[in-house]
Amino acid sequence: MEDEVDRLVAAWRRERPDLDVEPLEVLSRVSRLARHLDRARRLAFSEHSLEPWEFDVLTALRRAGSPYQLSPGQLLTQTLVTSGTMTNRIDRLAKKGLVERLPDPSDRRGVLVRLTDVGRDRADQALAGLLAQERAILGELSSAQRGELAALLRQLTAPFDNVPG
Amino acid sequence: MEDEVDRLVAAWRRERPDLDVEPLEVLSRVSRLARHLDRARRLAFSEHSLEPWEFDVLTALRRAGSPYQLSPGQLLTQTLVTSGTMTNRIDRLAKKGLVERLPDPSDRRGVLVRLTDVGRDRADQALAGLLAQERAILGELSSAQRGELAALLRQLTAPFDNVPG
DNA sequence: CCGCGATGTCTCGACGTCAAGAGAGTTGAT
DNA sequence: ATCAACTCTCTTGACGTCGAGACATCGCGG
Repeated sequence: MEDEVDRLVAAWRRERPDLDVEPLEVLSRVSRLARHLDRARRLAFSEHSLEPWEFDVLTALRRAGSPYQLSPGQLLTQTLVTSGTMTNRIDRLAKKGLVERLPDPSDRRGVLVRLTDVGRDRADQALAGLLAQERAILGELSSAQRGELAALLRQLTAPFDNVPG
Repeated sequence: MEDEVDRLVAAWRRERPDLDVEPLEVLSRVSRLARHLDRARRLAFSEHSLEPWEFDVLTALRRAGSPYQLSPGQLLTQTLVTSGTMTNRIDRLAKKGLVERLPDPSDRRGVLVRLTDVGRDRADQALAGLLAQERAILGELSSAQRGELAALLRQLTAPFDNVPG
């Protein structure tokens, strides 16, 4: 089946036959798919009264394991946002009672953000919902294809994730 | 090589061994890679004094072919933003002299957005820069792998692009 | 023990996006 | 002709993010 990127690439080949636009076949699809996924996630999370950004922060803490606490700095690197944004997010989550701020006992500059019990339950519920939705989206692919796709994508993401790029 | 999603998936398996988190292997990588690509693109475009959103609009017009004009509505569907956003974008691009607004001769509600000569040159230069950067990112993969990856991604994007979802 | 660069968090202003709705114009049925 | 439903673009206000800089603290080298 044809997709929007096929049309996009065809248009470029017509307008700029001198250029090799093959890279777009991969990377434009990644960008557009991510955009679609964002929208779908927003819908899935709204059933749990969560925004995507709330989910990102809560699940980062949830994954950390008991006692479910991380520093704002650690949250930054996991969620790929800036420090000003994270301060704002923590404020809002704290106001909703999903996380709480604690002073870091070993560094007085620092703060620890801890998931509340309510926050943990919300994160768990929303994760289950997200996985159900993602399984539906991936239904198109066989198990072997999913494995291939994951491996190929890993080759592209690894350089970003490992060097400080 | 390991990436951030490997670590993320391992953490979930430790914390929630009852859940099958395999879908994340694919879709979390897509989202994270898109995020990294955004940053890289922003950097590449800054050499041509363009923002990513400016590039998106200018190239949509460029791809349309001579006389390089589309309605705001057509631009919406290609760039996946809302109408308020597009109005704002056109305003700013017009102020910079990269596009101009013309009345649609066949529908007096409508407007046509046309690329100026300056805008066309900018779009062409930025596209060349983008392709160079993307080739570098894809350098990790063989030609056959790029083809596979594109085909697999197409299977995921096609449902979004074809049904009005 | 002191000084100084590095580090961690927060503050602030500017900016881009979204969602909802208003206004103008079009279309087709009566 | 006329009217209602629809389409297209723009306006508005709220919101989340970013980037730069402020401020306190840490920890290493002299």
